[in-house]
Amino acid sequence: MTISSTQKIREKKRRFLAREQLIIDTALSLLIDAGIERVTVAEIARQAGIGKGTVYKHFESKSEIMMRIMLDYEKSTATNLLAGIQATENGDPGAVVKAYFESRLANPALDRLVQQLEIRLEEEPSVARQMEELLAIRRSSIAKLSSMVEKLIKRGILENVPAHYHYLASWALAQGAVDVCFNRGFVDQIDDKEGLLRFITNIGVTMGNRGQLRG
Amino acid sequence: MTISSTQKIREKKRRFLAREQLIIDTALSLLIDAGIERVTVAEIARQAGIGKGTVYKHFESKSEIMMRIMLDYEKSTATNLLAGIQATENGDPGAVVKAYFESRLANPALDRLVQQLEIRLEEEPSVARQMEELLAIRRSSIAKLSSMVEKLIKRGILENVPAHYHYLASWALAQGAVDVCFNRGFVDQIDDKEGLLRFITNIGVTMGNRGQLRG
Amino acid sequence: MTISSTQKIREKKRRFLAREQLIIDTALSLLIDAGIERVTVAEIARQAGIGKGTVYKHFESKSEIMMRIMLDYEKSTATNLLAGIQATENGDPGAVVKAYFESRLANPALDRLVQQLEIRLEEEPSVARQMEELLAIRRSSIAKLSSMVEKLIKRGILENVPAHYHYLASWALAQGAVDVCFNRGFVDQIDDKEGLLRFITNIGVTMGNRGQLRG
Amino acid sequence: MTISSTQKIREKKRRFLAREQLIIDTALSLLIDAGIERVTVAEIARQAGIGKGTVYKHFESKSEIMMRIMLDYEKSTATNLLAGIQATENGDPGAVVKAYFESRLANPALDRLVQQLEIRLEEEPSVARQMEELLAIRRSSIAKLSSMVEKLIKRGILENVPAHYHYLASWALAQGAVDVCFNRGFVDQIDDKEGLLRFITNIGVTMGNRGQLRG
DNA sequence: TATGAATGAGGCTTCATTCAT
DNA sequence: AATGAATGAAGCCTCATTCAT
Repeated sequence: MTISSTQKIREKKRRFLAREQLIIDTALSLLIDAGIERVTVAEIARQAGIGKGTVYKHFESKSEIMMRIMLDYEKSTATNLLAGIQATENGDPGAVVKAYFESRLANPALDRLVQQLEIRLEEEPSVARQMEELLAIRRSSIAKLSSMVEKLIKRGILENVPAHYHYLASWALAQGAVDVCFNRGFVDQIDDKEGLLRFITNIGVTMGNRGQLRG
Repeated sequence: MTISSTQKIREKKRRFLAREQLIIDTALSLLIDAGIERVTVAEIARQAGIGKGTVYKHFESKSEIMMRIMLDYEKSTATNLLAGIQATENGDPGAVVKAYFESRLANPALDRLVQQLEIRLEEEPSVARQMEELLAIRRSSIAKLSSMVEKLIKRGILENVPAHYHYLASWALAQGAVDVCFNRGFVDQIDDKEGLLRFITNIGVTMGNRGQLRG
Repeated sequence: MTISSTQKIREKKRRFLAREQLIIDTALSLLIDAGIERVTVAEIARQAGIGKGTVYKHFESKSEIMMRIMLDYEKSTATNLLAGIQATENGDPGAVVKAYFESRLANPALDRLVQQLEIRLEEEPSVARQMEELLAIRRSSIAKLSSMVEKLIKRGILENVPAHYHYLASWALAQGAVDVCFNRGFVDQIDDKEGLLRFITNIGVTMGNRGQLRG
Repeated sequence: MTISSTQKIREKKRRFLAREQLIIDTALSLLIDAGIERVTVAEIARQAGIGKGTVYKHFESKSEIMMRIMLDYEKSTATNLLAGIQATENGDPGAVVKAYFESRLANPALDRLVQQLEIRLEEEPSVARQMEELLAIRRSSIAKLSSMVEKLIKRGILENVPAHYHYLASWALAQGAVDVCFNRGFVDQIDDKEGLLRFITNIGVTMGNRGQLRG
C-alpha cells in the first residue's frame, strides 16, 4: 500500500497545484477584464467555483495572488529575453530587441495589467519579499543585457553611450507601446494595430544604432 | 461704501479660489507621494488644514478632484504641444517632438500620476463629462498633429506611413520614458537621468525620419 | 424725526416678518413637493433667495421651521373647528364634523405633511416647548368638542358612548381620508376624488349617530 | 456521512435564516421604539449582537430591510383580508371589514410603522422592484374586494356608489384608527382603547350600508 | 480539507449649524 | 444685518481576512 499511498499524495499535490493555477488564471482574467479596483477576492472565488476560504489556503493575501501573476510574467519575459540575447550573440544584432518587443506586445492587456500591479504592490509590505525576488530576476536580465549591449557598442553597432541608455530606451518604448493599445482617444483611430506595433518595433530595433542619432 | 463692499466680495472670491487651489495642490502632492490608493479625502483635508466638509464645497467628489488634476495637466500639455507645432511650422522639423518630450518629462512624477488617474477614472460615471472634455482636447491636439505630420511626410522628412504611426510612437516613447524614471529595479542604476532622458528624447526626434528604418 | 424713526422701525419689523413668512412658505412648498427627508436648510434658503445664515436669524433650527408650520396649521384647524362648533350649537348637528372634514381635506397635501411632521418632531427636545403649545391648542379644542358631543348625546342625537369615541372616530376618518389621497396603489384608480371625499365626509357626518350602529 | 453532511448544511441554512429573522426583528423593534430617523444600521447590528457587515450579507441596503418588513406585513394583511372575503361570501356581510380592521388594529404600532415606511421608501430607487411587488399584492387584494363589494351592492346591502368608495373609506378609517392610538394629545385621554377601537370597527362595518347615509 | 458566514476597520459623503466678514 | 464658507459628527456601505463547522 505504500505505492498507492504515495500515489494518493501525489494526486493530491497535483490537484492542489491545479487549483492554485485555477485561482491565478481566474484572477488574471478578472483583473484584465474588470480592472484592479473592481476585483474582489469573493469574486475570484466565485468565478473559480471554490470557497473564499480555499483561496486563503493557497495565498496569504490578495496581494500575494497579484504578486504571483507578476512573478510569472516577469519570469516568462526574462526567458524570452534570454532567448533573444542568445540569438543576438549568434549573429543577429536586432534579435534581442525584437524578441523583447514581441514578448511584451504579444499580450498587451496582460503586460499593462502587470504594469499596474507593479505600481500597486510597490509599497505593499506583505509582498516585499516576493517583490525582491522579482527585482532579482530583473537585475539578472539587466546584467546580461548590459554585457550584451557593451559588446555591441564595442563592435560599433550601437552608439557609445552608457549601456543602460540602450535597454532603458527599449523598455520605455515597449512600455509605451502597450499603453497606446488602451488609451482612450487613441484606440478608436487605430484601425491597423498590427502595422502600428510593427512600426514601433522597428523603431525599437533601429534606435540607438550608430549613425541614427543627430541630437 | 460700494467700493469697499465690492473689494470685500472680490477678496472673498480670491480666498475661495485660493483654497480650491490649495486642495488641488495638497491632493496632488499626496497622490504623488503616497499613491492613488492610499490617499483619502480625510487625509487631503487634514494635510490642507481644512475640514472634510470644505473639500465638498469645492468638488462634488474625490473623483472630481482627481479629474481636475488631469484636466489641468492635459491643458498644459496641449498648450506646450501647440507651441511646438508652431515652432515646427516655422522651420524646425524636430521642434514638436522635442517640445512634447520636454513637456512630459519636465515633471515625470506628475505625468505618471496622470497616467494612473486616467486608468482609474476611465470608467467612473461621475466624471464622464469631464473625461469627454479631456478627450476633446486630446482629439484637437491630435488633429493638429496629424496635419503637421502629413506635411512633413510630403516634404520627405518623415517616413510615408499613416500619420498616427508617427505621433503614437512618440507618445509611446514619452509615456515609457516617464515610467523608466520610477521603475524599481531601474531607478537605482540611473545615476545620470538627465543624460538618459536626453538620449531618449533624441530617439524621439529622430525616429520615423526618412532613411532611419530598416525593418 | 421721532416719527420717521418709528416708521423706520416699523418698516423694518414689517420686512422682517415678511421675510419670516417667506421662509415658512418656501419651506412648506419644498416639504410638500420633495418630502421631508429631501429638504435641506440650504435648499430652503436658496429657493427663498436669502442666505443660509439669515434663516438662522429667524429660526433657531430646522426643526423650529417645521414646528412653526405645524403650529400655524393647528391654529387654523382649531379656528375652523370652533366655527363648526358654533354652527352646531346654532342648530345643525352635523356642522362640526362637516367643518372639520372640509378643513382637513381642503389641502390634503398640507394635512399629510403636518401628520408627518408631527411624527418627526414628536421626540425632538429642541421644540418640546412649542409642541406643548400645540398640544394645548388641541386639548382646548377637544374640551370644547367634548362638551358639545355630550350635549348631542343628551339630546339623543349621538350614541351614548364616551364623548371621545365620537370625535376620535371623526379624527381617524379624516386622517385616513387624507392618506387615501396619496397612497400609491390607490391614487391611480381614483378618477373622482371629489366624489370619494364627499362620500367619506358623509360617513363622518353620519357615523356615531343614534340608530346607525348595529355592532 | 452523507446524512450528517446534509444535516450540517441544513443546520447552517437554518441558522442563517434565523439570523436574518433576528435582524428583521431587531430592526422592527428599534424602528417602532425609536422612530425611523433614529435607527442606524450600526445600531441594528449592535442590538442584534452581530457585526455591521453581517447585516449586509443578508440585505443589500438599509432600505431593503425596511422593505422586507413592509412586504411581510402586506402579505399578512392580504392573507387576513382574503379570509375575511371568504367569510363574507359564506354569508356574513360584515366579515371582511371586521377581519380587515382586526388585522390592522391587532398591532397598531407595527401598522403605523409600515405606513411610515411606505412614505419613506416610495421614491427609493433601490427597492423599486420590491415596491412593485408590494403594490401587486395590494392590487390583487383590491380586485377581489371590488368584485365582492359589487356583489354586496347588487344584493342591496351596500350603497350603490363606485366600489372603491366603500373599500377606500374602510381603509381610511383603519388607517386613521391606527394613528389615533399614537397621537400625542389623544393617548393620554384614552383609558379604554379597546372600547374605542371596537366603536370604530363597528363604524367601519356599518358605514356605507344602505340606508345609513343622509348626506 | 473546504467552506462561506461573520467581522469591523475604514472610506465616501451629507448637512445642520456656526461665525468671520 | 445678511451672508455663505467652513466645519465635523454621523451615516451608509465595502471587502480583505478569519474561523467554526
